[in-house]
Amino acid sequence: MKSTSNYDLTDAQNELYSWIRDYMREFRHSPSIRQMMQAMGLKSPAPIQSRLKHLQEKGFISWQEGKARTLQVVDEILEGVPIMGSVAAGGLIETFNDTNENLDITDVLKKKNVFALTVNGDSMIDACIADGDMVLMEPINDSFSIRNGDIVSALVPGMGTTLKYFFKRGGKIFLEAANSNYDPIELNLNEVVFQGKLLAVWRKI
Amino acid sequence: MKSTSNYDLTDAQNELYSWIRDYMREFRHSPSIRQMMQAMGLKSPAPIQSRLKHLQEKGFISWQEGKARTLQVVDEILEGVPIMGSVAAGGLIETFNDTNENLDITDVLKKKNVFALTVNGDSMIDACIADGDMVLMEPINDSFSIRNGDIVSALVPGMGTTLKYFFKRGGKIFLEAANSNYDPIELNLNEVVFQGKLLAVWRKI
DNA sequence: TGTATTAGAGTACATTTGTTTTAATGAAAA
DNA sequence: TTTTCATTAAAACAAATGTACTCTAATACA
Repeated sequence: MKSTSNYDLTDAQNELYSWIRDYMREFRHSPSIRQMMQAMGLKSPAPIQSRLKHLQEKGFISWQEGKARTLQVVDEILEGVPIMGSVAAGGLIETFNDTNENLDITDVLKKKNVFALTVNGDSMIDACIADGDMVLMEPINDSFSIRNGDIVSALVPGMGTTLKYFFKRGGKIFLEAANSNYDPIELNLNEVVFQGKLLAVWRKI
Repeated sequence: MKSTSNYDLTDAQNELYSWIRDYMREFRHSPSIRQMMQAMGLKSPAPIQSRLKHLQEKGFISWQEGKARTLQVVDEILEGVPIMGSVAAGGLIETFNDTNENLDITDVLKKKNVFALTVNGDSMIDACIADGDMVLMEPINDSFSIRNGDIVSALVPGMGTTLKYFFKRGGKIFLEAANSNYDPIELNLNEVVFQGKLLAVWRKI
């Protein structure tokens, strides 16, 4: 990841790029070419087009041809970070090299209506979901889309919302903790409302 | 989940609002009215305008009149997902409500040169870092910025890159696993190269 | 100096797009 | 049923906007 320095750009390109970023940060949408023209003190759109083309060729921006205000600053699209190989969390010897792959943690956000929950307690500790973790959930529309072994958040009468393994056996629903200190909950299908299915776990140190 | 705080909206408005959010989350710019029209299965822009007007009056969105694709979703950080309260992962009763807060998982990416590693093995299992997890790391420039108890990735001679707890006692470096099956590694400061410090853990199901 | 290259001005055009208007449709209320 | 209101379709319009083209001025280079 070179970035940071815009040394590859001419002054004019750099100035435009910088202005675009500021504009988009403020207004949350792309400026139009004529706005850029004005901001750069120009009286014709042609120079802007030229600079945009160069910025695009150098990988700084992109846009949808013919569509108004669809500029994207590539730096901000790439929410991914380089994956530098794997680390031993055991006795194995592993290398530390740029795998040339990227981890995009925002792809789960592209699903519809994803929401987050704060985990409270240790009942899922054996599934490595700890107290204080954030879990990203996908809404459940029909309970038939849940498979045995999925981790779900469910509204259980008298228990509130709880995060558990889902199992279905012989018409009964079993909600099981990942902690032997907690007993499974047995319910009928109509006694429980499923809210979401686990997509990802996020823990910020 | 009856989309919580959108009770003020009609189904059509709610559907549109939801679609706009998803679109902007994916493409990072506002859709045009005709795109919304298509997405809603309509053949005329008028209904969309009507719904947009209502959404604006109710404070959900705003835009610059006459300007193309200048829609803004008010009150919403697009990188974030709504935090819908907390779940019991224990015996506690917790509510399931829109807390009106947002989880922004991209903020750690704003640090410089963040990189990711794939976790291999179970030596950090008691810290709830499991085999296959991705860890997001911040580069370590000088080893003095590391504090006792931090989780670091370190290059240890003969062991490759490993993820461990860092401790420093009496001029010696101790790298300790979060798993009693592994013994601590004792090293001199010049025998180890620290690569990164743990920022976050990411597990996608 | 002369030529080639580049950047900018000016203009024009086609498409995209927001907006308005009117008529048709359908659902709800009287 | 009839009336009333909201929704949608359809069409048209005007503004915004991306793009292409030519011409001129500035710059770089041999």
